Amino acid sequence: MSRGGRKGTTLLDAMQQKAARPRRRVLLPLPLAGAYDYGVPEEIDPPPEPGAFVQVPLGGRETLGVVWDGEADPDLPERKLKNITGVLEVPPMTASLRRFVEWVAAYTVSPPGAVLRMAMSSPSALEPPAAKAGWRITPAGRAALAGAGRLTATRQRVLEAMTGELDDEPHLAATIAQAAGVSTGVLRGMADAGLLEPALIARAVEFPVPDLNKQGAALAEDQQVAAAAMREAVAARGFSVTLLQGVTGSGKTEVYLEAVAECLAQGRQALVLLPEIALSSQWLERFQARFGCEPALWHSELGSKRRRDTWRALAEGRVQALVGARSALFLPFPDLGLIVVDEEHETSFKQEEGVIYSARDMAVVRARLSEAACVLVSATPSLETLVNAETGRYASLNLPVRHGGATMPTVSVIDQRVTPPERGRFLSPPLVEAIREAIGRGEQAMLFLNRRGYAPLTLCRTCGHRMRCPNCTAWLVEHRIQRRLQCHHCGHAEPIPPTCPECGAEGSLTPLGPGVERVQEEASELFPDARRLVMASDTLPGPAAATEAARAIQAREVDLIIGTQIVAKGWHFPHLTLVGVVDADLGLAGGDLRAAERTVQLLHQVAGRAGRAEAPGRVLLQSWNPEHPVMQALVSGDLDGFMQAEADQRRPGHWPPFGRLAAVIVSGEDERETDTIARDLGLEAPGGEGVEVLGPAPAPLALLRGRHRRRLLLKVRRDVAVQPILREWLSRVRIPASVKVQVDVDPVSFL
DNA sequence: GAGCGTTCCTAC
DNA sequence: TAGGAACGCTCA
Repeated sequence: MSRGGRKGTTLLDAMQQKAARPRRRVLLPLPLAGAYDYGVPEEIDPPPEPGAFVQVPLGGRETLGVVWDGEADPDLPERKLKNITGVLEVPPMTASLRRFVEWVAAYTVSPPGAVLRMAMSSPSALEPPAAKAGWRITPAGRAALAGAGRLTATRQRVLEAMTGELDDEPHLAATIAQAAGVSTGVLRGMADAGLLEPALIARAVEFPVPDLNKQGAALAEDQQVAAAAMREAVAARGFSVTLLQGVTGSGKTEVYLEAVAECLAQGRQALVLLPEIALSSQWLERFQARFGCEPALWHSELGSKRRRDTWRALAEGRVQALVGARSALFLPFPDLGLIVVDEEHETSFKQEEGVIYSARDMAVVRARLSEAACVLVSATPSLETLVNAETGRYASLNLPVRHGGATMPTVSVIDQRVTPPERGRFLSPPLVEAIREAIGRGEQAMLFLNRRGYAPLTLCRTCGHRMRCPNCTAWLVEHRIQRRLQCHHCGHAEPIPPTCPECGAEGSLTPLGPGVERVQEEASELFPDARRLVMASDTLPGPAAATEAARAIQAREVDLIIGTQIVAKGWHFPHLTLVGVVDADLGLAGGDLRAAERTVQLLHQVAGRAGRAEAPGRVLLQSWNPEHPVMQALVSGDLDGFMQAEADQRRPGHWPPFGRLAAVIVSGEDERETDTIARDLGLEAPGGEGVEVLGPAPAPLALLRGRHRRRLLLKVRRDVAVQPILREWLSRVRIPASVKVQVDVDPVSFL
């Protein structure tokens, strides 16, 4: 009961009792420091429990929030306290999701409300679903159908249709009329006769239920062993992490779908995270083959209606399996039993804006808080994951061979110093010859170059001027199809000028270096009769286009595929036998900590597209540096050895995963002010045993979208937590609103 | 994140 | 001196 009131009931007591309404902490999806307290009015009875979605006033308007755990502040004066204005009819946010929100906020040094916002990504899903006016049978109607009283033939048909094919549920007049083959006027008359009555149709969209009795693909012995181990981990209904490592084409997907099947059999929900959900038509086909229906989808391009329906159905437990992008981690699974992170090494699992987090790492956390199994899947796991598997923190399963008669492709390097391409060309003679042979045999070939557009740099031959972006530290990339120069960082685009903007020389601007468009141009001259297809994000603008491209390739309507990194994504092209990497050295330049690791992962992934059926595959890497450990690793196929060497390089300097990093990025429109704040942060830099701050230094992208950027890097030993240090550090420097300071814990990109 | 009061600049 | 943009504070 209320504090103090124990003697006789005086007027004052009565007033205090009335005033002392129950209080609740409410977390709002805003970047505030913490939860706010609200009163619970009498009419909201019983008072909402933690997790309840509520409507509350905030600064003169209404906002949605979540009742949070913990005691409200008793010192907050009663008059400051506003009342909760409504409790929404949605299943409350589970305790495990609330803990996850708190955990992510603490780890990423973000306000909890900013993380909550990601868990409330479809606010309209919280509103009651719109109910439509429909009709249902009255008891009198039922009696009439059972034979009590006479019915006309049409009325009989209506009642039969409604109890039969329409499942005895309320339906729209039009639906009923169509099912019974009558006009809606008949229904009107039946309503007047008391046979039908109006009823609201709950607008719940049905999601298909995966068929667990459907037989999965026949698994080879090593696949069965791995599948059984994962089924066991899921059946244990507790937290575990398993690395599923398998060469490209070893059937990893089919194996982890068995873990999904076990999870669904347990009555729990399964989540599969894919790096590029928009490009995953082939993955969806595999799911369909295993479970007889499509899974629910979650990604940023989902329409708002579909988004709302999916969120709601998931929260109500009507969705069993969902495949999504990283944001799906924050969905309201009532009982999550399994999270699969496919292609766990992919950098696109790292969110680089707003709350900066790694979906791969947070998947492990969400699994732990949900008592769920987590499976990390890759042919080329990240060093972080490999080290966790080696030290026994993660269980480890391996699929070392390809199945279905396929063998691993042979990889060799074409030394560009020995057999360079002709002047102004980018394909060396051995590569051209290999493509000609493959196409001649009726097989498919692929050219890979991880660079969109025609040429990455445009140079004036007269004065040496280079065309650069006005808003970013970046060259403008020529896109010949659109006849434009584009910045790949900010979206700036301009027509290709006829004269040099610096010296005015006419016809002097020259494209330098290759992009896929230029490789396609060269291929069209070398192989004019080959049917070519360019696969790049700008030639395949949506999922439908990517699906169509994959179909055309599988149907052998294409001889030569020319693509950027989107061709590396898990595609299965059975007739592809030759992969040529136009510039294998690309990506090795620059001082990025993970440049070598990432190049190996990407090129191995691309190489893995070749030879996935009976015909053996062949991969040719064009390189100016064939001795580089990356090339050697790809040729020998000894990726374990390569990663071991990577580990040996990082261990002594305490670089990740043997130490922790956090980047602090200072940005602002005013360069001097940005510099000042960066310098202030540098002066206040923390120190001590095992703590080191590098910088400030201009970021590699020192200017991005018109903002100047400086970076500081906090590097600590593995046994030191970065978050308390960061909090303390940042609190010591006053940061004006015109300057933004972003914290990136465990940075992946160093740009 | 949005509304609102304060401050500072500019045009008349 | 009015009007307006920029800023920054607060919200329970």
